[in-house]
Amino acid sequence: MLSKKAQYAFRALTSLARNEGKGPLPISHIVKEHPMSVKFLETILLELRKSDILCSKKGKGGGYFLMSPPEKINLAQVIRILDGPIAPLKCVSLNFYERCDDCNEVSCGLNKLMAEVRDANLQVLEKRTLRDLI
Amino acid sequence: MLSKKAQYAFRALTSLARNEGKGPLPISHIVKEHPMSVKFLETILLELRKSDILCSKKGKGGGYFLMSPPEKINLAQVIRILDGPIAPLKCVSLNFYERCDDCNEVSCGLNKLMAEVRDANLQVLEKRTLRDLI
DNA sequence: GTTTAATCCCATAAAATATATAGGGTTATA
DNA sequence: TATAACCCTATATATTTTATGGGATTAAAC
Repeated sequence: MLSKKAQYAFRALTSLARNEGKGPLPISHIVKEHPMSVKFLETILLELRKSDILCSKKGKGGGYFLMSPPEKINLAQVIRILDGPIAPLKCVSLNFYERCDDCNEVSCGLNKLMAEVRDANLQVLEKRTLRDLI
Repeated sequence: MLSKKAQYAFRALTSLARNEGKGPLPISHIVKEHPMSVKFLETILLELRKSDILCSKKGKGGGYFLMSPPEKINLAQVIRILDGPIAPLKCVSLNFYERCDDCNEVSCGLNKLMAEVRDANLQVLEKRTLRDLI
């Protein structure tokens, strides 16, 4: 399940994608379209900026805007930033790999199946972009 | 990500699937193969029994065994019991549907994409069974 | 019948994570 | 200088996950 953070992020990114090329969009505008806690959204957008999904402009007339065109930003990127691994197990994660300490990766049957699940997810999540969201 | 509960469940189910047709397997035996809290596993297996994945026999010589052959029990069934929805959002869940109260399901672009993700998952999780685990 | 080995059941403790808020700092424009 | 925006970190709150505890019940073996 997507966390609220990821859900809020996608709502905000929808606004930002629709606003593409029209300059910075302030948080105050985004929450008018999608009612949610301003402060919470602030921390989310900050995270997306630090991960190079968004750029920001400070001061009066400032706001956020996409760093790349919507079709260059896929859903997997966003989910990884806010929710972590796409894979159902760390031991089959491409970006958040961690060794299983209480199972043997060679003899464990589950990790092979979960790698299949991971790939099935990625096939959709890496193909679909913010463009598909709007 | 799979919860520990689901991971432990799959380990126990691996033992139970390997033991198919050989009578009840007690928890004490399962934890020898897969070290984990006996009490925690107890609650997990109870849940699986109440959901008709397992049968149990009480008293001395008792234990747990699969209710159906391993190839009849798919991974989606098990995950739904222990972790809930397969879908990334309740509003696109087949078994745990809940209306979104702060987004419009018709105009929301995210739910369509998340339904695709759900289907990609189900294609693997409903095809793969405990037989594939052993 | 008594002992033993097992599941059953429910409550709750403990830990971790997710969600949200608070408060001030910094920057840029008018 | 006032205003409107983002920046940053800390912390509070709520929820969920993980785990434990203490018996009750059942059935086989002796």
